Amino acid sequence: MQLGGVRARSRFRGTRAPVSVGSRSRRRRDGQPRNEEIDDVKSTERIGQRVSNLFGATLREAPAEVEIESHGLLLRAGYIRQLASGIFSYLPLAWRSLRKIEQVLREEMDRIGGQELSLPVVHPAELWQASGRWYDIDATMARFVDRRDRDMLLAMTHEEAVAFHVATEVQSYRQLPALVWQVQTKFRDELRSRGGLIRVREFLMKDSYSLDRDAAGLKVQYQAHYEAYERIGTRTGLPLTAVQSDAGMMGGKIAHEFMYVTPIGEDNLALCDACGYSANREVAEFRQKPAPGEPAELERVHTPGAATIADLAEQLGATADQTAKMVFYVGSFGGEGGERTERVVAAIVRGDLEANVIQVQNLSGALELRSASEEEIAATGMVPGFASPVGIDPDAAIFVVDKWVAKTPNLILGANEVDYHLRNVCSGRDYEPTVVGKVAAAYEGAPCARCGEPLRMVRGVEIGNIFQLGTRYTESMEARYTDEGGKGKPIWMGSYGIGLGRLLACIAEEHRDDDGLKLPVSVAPYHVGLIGLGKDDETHAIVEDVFQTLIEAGIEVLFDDRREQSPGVKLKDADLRGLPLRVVIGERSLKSGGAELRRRSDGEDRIIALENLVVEINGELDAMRVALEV
RNA sequence: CGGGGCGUAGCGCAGUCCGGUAGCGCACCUGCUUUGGGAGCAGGGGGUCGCCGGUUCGAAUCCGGCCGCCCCGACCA
Repeated sequence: MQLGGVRARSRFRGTRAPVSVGSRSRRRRDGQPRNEEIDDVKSTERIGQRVSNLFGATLREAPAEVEIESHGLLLRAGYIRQLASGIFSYLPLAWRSLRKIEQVLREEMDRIGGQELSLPVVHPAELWQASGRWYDIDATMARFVDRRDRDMLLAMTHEEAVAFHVATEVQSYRQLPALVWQVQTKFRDELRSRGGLIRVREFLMKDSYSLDRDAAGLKVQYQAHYEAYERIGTRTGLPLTAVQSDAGMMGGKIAHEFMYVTPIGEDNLALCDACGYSANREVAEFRQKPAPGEPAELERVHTPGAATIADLAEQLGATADQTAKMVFYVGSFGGEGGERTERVVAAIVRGDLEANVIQVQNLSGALELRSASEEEIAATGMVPGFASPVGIDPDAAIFVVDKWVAKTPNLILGANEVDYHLRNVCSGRDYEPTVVGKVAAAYEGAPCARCGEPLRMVRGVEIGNIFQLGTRYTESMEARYTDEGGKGKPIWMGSYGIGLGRLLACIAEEHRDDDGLKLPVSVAPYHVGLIGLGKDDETHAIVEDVFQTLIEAGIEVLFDDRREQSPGVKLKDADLRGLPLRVVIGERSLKSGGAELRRRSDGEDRIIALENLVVEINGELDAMRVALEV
């Protein structure tokens, strides 16, 4: 075979100092170049791909529906494609990146003693009926019936499956603590997907499950995960902020979310720069001093057309924080066997604050909460826009009253009569709350619960979360162990998740510029984008040889070997794909003394003699890796 | 599910109001020229105009129904 490599190499040797490390001709019988990665038994040591053969084209323009920069870039660079709403395919570039992310996760799970396993995506309904979630979770769970008429589901997460196996595999305290984990597909039929990989219905998740004898053991593994997640953020080049969070459908008490702070995020976060307090707005606490005062006599006042709290306060010469407002929901409550009942849930908060839906849901005990319609409100006897619990049947709704409202006398509330309000409403005297709690949501500038300094509200994307579940799932699956005294006890469980696609999307969001992606070395699908320029065969023969040399040296190379494309196209494509290093070899660079080596992150070109390329590239890669070390 | 928008070639779009042989740019294929920041010329391939039904001599275009996708909201480990 006289093609490509062999000729290239001899040509090359004749002109310049040797760089080759025993490169060989890599051609199929038909003379076409083939994928170097599969050319050799030691495939993992030789990773090279030709752009001419890369599955996944670049696009000059992003699809019209794209709203988020990183989403557009991942599409344009040929990393991902959409198959249906919220359902994406990972093309080879994204898949390589995800495998690199997975490797970081694997190393961090190994470090804290994890054992990797793989659990099914399809589960029998009984598993989830035992935990109760078959009934508690609504349409978000994808269900189907198999040919034997058995109820099945697509797993949204794997607590049940883990607890199921733990019940038979773990018998003794001698087997604890333990940690099992996997990377597995989850399916959640969310009402609405959004923003490319930011919120999807099918996704890859690293989920780990800690198993312990008691709460103290659980805390240890929880803390280990907390630290592992911080390292994962550092190693993948994504700044993460840990915030306290709601346990949601997972159950359990203590939970944190690891957030990437960005305006495109869908979660609201409260951060205190003074003391470091950080929490999801759903659970963020803040100081709210009840205004003291002697209860005064209830008074009905005319407030024509007072549509907003601001209007109302102005009409009555009051301030907004002397008012209260009602927010109406309809809660879905579970009963035995899974039937649901609906009740109106009426939240009462200070007039100028917002109700926190999650807290209302938790305080009311509802499984789900939705906004109430005007008709549903009217059915309770209250008048939308002028509502209050005063004079209303206490059983007409569940009255979830904010602590501040319950403690502050003489508030202004509706009179349940159009254009009329009541002054001097006092909780406990004029109406009876069903439940009192922290209903008001944190806001920009609210005094931090811990130190009193103003909170800052930002938005974030949830990359990962950690939960101290306790014994909820192990008890429902009867996963118990025998302690030293021969007593049977429930196993304590924690669960810990990280969304891989979401992580990749956020890394792309964080590391990009107008020209494309700028992926960290730990995540990029290849280390180097090699580009050959120029029209003469000699130059291209040299570039071919450099390609072989680099991959022989263990460097992962994406080689733009297209000769029919203009320089501009190849350079633009390379910028778009965002590999950490770019090597350009053309007649011009050869005249200057070799190859041009450039970091995608800063765009500085350096001329490197060909014989020094491997060393220089490895030096750059090492420096990049050091920067991502923990 | 409520509100809004969009479905015409792989991507970006025009044509739809006012019915009359389906177009443009990029991408793709062939040939020649071209190789340092999205090349030029010439030729070519590719579209049941989202689907179903209706009106009409004739429908991308008008009417009805449905489906899909995006955005906002609700919702969500």
